[in-house]
Amino acid sequence: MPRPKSLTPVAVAAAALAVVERGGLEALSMRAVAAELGMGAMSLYRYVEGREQLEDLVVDLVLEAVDTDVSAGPWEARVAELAQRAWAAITAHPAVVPLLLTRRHTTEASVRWGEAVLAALADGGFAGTERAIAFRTVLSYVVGAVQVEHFGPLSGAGTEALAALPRDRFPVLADTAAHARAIPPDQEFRRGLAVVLRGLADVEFPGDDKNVSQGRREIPAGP
Amino acid sequence: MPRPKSLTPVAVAAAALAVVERGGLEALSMRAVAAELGMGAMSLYRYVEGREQLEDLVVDLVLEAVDTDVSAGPWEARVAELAQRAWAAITAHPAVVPLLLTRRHTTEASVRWGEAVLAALADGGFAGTERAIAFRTVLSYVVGAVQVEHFGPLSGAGTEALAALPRDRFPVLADTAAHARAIPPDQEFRRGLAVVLRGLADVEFPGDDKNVSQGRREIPAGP
DNA sequence: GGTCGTTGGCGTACGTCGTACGCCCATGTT
DNA sequence: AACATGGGCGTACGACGTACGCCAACGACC
Repeated sequence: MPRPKSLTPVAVAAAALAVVERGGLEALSMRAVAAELGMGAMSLYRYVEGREQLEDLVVDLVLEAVDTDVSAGPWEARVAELAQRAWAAITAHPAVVPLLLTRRHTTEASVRWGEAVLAALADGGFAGTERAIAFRTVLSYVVGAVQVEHFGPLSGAGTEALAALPRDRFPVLADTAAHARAIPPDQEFRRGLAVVLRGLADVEFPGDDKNVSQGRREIPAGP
Repeated sequence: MPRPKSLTPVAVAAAALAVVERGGLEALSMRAVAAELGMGAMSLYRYVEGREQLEDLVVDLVLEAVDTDVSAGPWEARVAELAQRAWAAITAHPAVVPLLLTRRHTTEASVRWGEAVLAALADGGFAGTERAIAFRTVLSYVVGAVQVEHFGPLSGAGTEALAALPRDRFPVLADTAAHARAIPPDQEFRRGLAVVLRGLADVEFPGDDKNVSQGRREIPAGP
């Protein structure tokens, strides 16, 4: 078998990530990544099926960075740690956020993360449907927080625009936007996460106290 | 002033929305929308600055549908109602979800929604930084929930794939995926929302009981 | 009713993108 | 030394967004 592969998928992903971080997500193109690797556009197809797989590789590379080993400690702390690690890994590459959000489910790293979070929730007494709901709630918060932080409206340029809104039509919002500017992103994420975790922790155990030691929770049907 | 405009922005938006709902988001192009309106590609530029504004129009049209009048009732119920209305309006047009997520902040309808949510939170005793955090938490959950529902992994085709995962490597996840399939999306959203609201409601009031009537909450720094 | 300025509609054209196709050459094995 | 395999690339096609400029239809005014 002549000629071993001269380029690993990770190398391709790294090149693509470099292109994105230099020129933004709109700069990501087959031609640009090929140029980054010192090749012609069509040569890249030897290593990648097409544009979609190229994007998947970038997502993989970013998500692979989050460590999912958190065996010790109470379940709330473990979920919090996992959530914060995911948040940190993602916000380390802000330009890739839109990609991460749409292609997150295809990568193995995010599956591992999900398993780790679910294991922590299981230790916390969540089972069956309740566990599924709890997991989705945490996942939704993390995904949404990354998204909201990246696209405004209460941070960065969006906040400035909102602070300039007509105060008579949007009094509460104008006031809140002013306060929101002072909150560092990581602190904002942590405090919101604390709210979600408190909501999970305060979910009542059904029946009498004996069930508490049994450890099965129930989440009400909601409003 | 001769010749009134023969096409309103809403009509353009409706045509674009029709294109998207027929052929998916990737079918949205200047040429396609122009054809939908019975015009040549370049004629569309008489009504729209460019592709970006076309997308904004679609987002406007979808978000304009959510009613933000909820003056009565306790604050939790009002926030829940607003969240559910937003969720319903968005999930009514699943194909537009990616657009909604990235361009949400530019539309006036979402600003109105934010003001309504913030007003409810203010009634609940949230002020200053705490209110900003509370709002972002709710917003993050709503945005994330829409996103997670639309892109899997625990629903639709994603769930099937996850249920087929190696049970030895992902035991909790495989079990949870099986349970998750049975949950209708709207119920899942409501129950997760209930968790978030419970987390907000259980935030402690600082100091002694007198402050409760004063109505100022504090959210802890988090994990 | 004729004139004029504004606007609507469109044809053409350019640069970009993803990628199908097919050629040539470098390479490790026989 | 010869060969089959696979890497690299040039060309080309269709779709995209859109700059530019032309012509026709229209409403307001004389």
